[in-house]
Amino acid sequence: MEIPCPMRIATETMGGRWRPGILWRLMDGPMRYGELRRGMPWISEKILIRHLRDLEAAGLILRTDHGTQPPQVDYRLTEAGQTLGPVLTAMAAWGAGRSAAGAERLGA
Amino acid sequence: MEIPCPMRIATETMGGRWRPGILWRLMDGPMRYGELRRGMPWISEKILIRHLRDLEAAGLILRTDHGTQPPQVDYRLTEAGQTLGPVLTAMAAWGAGRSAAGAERLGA
DNA sequence: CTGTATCCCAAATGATACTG
DNA sequence: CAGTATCATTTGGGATACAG
Repeated sequence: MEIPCPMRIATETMGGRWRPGILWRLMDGPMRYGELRRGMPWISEKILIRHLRDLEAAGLILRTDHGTQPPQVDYRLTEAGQTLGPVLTAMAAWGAGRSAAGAERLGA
Repeated sequence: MEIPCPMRIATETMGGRWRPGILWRLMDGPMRYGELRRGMPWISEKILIRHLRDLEAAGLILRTDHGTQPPQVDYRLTEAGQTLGPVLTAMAAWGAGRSAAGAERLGA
C-alpha cells in the first residue's frame, strides 16, 4: 500500500494555471457562466469550460442547468470544494501580499 | 494602475505541477540536491533542476554550492519562501485529507 | 446566454545518455 | 554528487467561427 505525496494529490486536483482562480471566485457563492467569464477575461472560453468540466468531474464544483430559455447555468462549490477554503484564502492572501511588496519596491 | 488578480500572482509564482512539492519539502530545513531528487523520483532530473532554478529566480529558494569535492549543494527557503508556509501547509493537509477520504470509499 | 468545433502554437514535461 | 544536453511527447492555452 502506497502513501502518496499529499502535495501531488493537491496539485493534480486543484493545480493548473487557472483552477485556483475559478474556485476562489466561487467561494462567495454560486456564479453564472457569464459572470465567471467576465471576471476572468484573460482565459479563453475553451479553457474556462474545460476547467469547469474538470473541476466538476473532480467533485469540487456543481453545475446547475436551469433549463430556461435563454439558458441559465450556474456553478457552485460542492462540500468537497468548500474544504479548499483555507487553501484558496491562503493563496490569495499570499498573492496579494506579494503584489504589494512588489509595488513597494517600485517606489509606491 | 491595475489591481491584478491575487490568484494569478500566486499561481504564476508557485504554480506549476511540482513546485509546491519542492517548496513543501524545504520547509523542514535545507536539503541537498540528491535528497530532493530521491524524495520525488517521479520528477525527471531536468524538470527538477529547472524548477529549482525558477524558484531561485523568483527569490523563493536559495542555492548554496559548498564548492567541495565531491560536489555538495543545498537548497533552502529564503525569507520570502518562508511566507508560503501557510499555503503549503494548507495544501498538504488538504491533499492528505482527500487521499484519506478516497481510501475510505475504497473500503478501508 | 451557454456553450462546441476546429485549427494552431507554445510551454511543460519526460527518458536517456553524458559531463565536471 | 550535481548537474547538462538532446530529442521527443504531452498538455495547456488560445483565436475564431459556429450552434442550441
